[in-house]
Amino acid sequence: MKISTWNINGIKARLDGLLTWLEQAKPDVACLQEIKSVDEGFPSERFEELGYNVAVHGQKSFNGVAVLSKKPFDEIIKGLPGDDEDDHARYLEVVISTDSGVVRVASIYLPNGNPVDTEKFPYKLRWMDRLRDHTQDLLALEEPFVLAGDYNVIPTDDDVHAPDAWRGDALFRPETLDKFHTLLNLGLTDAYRACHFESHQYTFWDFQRGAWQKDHGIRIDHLLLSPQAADRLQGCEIDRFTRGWEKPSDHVPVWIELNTD
DNA sequence: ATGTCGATACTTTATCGA
Repeated sequence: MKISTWNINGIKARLDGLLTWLEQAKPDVACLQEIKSVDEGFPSERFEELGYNVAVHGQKSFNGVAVLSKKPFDEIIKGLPGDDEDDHARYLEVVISTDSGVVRVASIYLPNGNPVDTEKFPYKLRWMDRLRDHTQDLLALEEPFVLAGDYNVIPTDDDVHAPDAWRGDALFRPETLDKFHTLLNLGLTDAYRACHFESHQYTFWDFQRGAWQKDHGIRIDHLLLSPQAADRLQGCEIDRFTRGWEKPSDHVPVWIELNTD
């Protein structure tokens, strides 16, 4: 079972590229972030034509997450628990049945947190605490699950072209990394790091300053696996070629192959 | 210091968020 994540930075602007990639990459489950669309504006029928079931948790202009799945959804949960006041559409969790049992998949768009001297940074940190708490609840289920998305977190110096230039950024601040490592230390596996030892493999290149041409990227899109999912991990790849397409997103797809025979 | 995108609105240019 192939499970992917891609921050597409606007579904309307990216529809053609996304459809092309889906037909080529053929993921069984595709987690999308930053759809920047309300549920009613999401072109579900275009994905249904390709054989996908569609779950959407959108909002006007900003944020918004979705999951496409070849298999039907047993369950759809919108929003990250822990704060009824939080109205950002950043979390969508689904349950899918496979031949070897259920797999739970979440599409995550973790807050960016910049600028760090505004309310945006503490909001990011609180959101990460809520994700930690929810992950603890999920781990108690002892199911295979995949938390896939744009974490807006650069895990280590090996995941950024110029670490010192990013130290003060919300994606690389010590407080951010502490919370990310706390999450991993609950027992999750960073799928890409479990499969690859190479440094400087990126999933995002800024639109500005010729970042793509100079390979000035960062690795911030991650698939974190529960122990039961990690046991079934067969591979993880970054489809960096989409960054060279016409009208690209600033992020590229990342995917895993899970053995669900 | 600046650069670039995408979405939006008291729109055809500025603002916000990234």
